[in-house]
Amino acid sequence: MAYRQTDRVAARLAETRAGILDAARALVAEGGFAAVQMSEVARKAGVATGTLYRYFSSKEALCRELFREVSSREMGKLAEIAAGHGPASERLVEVLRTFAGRAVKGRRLAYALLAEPLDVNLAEERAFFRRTHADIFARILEDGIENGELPAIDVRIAAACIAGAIPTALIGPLAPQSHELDRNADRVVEEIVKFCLAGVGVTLTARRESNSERRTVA
Amino acid sequence: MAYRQTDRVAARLAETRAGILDAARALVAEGGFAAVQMSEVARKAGVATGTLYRYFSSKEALCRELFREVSSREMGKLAEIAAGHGPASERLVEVLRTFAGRAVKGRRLAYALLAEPLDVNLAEERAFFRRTHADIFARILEDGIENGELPAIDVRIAAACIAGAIPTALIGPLAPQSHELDRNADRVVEEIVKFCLAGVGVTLTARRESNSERRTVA
DNA sequence: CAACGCTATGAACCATGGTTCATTTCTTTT
DNA sequence: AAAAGAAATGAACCATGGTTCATAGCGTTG
Repeated sequence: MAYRQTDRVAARLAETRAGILDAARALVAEGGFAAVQMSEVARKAGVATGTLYRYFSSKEALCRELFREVSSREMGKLAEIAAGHGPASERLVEVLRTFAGRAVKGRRLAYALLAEPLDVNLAEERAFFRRTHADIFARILEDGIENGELPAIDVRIAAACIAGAIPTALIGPLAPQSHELDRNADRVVEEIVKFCLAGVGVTLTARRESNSERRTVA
Repeated sequence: MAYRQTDRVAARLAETRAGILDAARALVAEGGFAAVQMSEVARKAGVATGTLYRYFSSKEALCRELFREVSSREMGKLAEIAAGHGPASERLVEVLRTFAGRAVKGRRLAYALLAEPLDVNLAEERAFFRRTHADIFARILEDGIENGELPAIDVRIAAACIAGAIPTALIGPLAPQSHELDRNADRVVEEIVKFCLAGVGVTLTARRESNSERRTVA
């Protein structure tokens, strides 16, 4: 017996591993998953290319872990709100606002998670991510229908519509120009949320947030 | 002077060109644009790989032309309806039904056009395609608002929401299972359309199709 | 500090798939 | 039918980018 990993080493290894993920995350934030090349990750993390393979069995494994890490943060926020105990329609409004609001703020990341062309492996992770979103929406809708707050509709379908409408309206080719979004983020988010709420039969009554215009743009 | 293309040859060339596009289209219908490999296209078209490059300057050029050809057929249908002279809300219903209905029937193709991960070049073509969709929706909405049929909303945003909701709810990971879609296509389409209409403030009044429920369960 | 084995290295390797080009085959003209 | 292009061929070529592996460097133990 001549070697056993010591705590100090274990810590250093963990740090390297984290550093690699950090580097990859930074690349995603800059240029999406398309910008994650093993050689670049290595360079950015300050290790050799080969080293990456001591921590991750393949590029796919690295990207999957990264995707999960990043996306679970997002889902966590929404799940938390969804699990609250208020009326369903209020939780719904808040979830939608949060979803849309975070997507606008972190557009780059949101693009990578929701809209960027990915290869099939990562598309699987994304599918899981989106399904979870839809589940969150559907759950709230069910609550609302059960207790009569909302009209009865097919919650799976409505949830999918919402999960499609919000990202499409905020990122990608159908979204407003980026600088326009920066200027009007709140108004745009509010308009999208309004659409989704109306879609499930909720009409937004005036509230605190609506210092923003209620004028109906032509 | 020793050669000048004769009509017969020109016709044969045109035929070969069309054959190449056909082969590529068939591959798209089977496995999306991912299945379009130059060698496969050549095999299917019954020509040599090199021959493809006598007709198309690159794979990109071939795919773009194909994308345009296929997508313009779809857009044509919608544009036609949109240009009609009936009330905006009726045109809207019909456009949405047509869009969704065709997407369900030609799911494979719809996937390739709307949802499949594509590389950047083709993503440009798709962006154009989707923008055109959104324009069609937006146009009708504007009409409806102008003449008071519809409440005033931001038509660009609503159009983007619709253009996102429909494909998401019909194809990809959030869509119902394929066999379920086959069984319930009409009901699913109707439900999605209902969501979108409600989103822009139209409530579907009972019509021929609406033997389906309108009850609002408590 | 010697021996052993874990960790890191990065240039070489390999797979994929688009593109080229020397050669052959086919058409047209005289 | 021979000359001169045009068209077709498909194997070789090349670019990209992920993965491997022989080697060097470090840490741990006795």
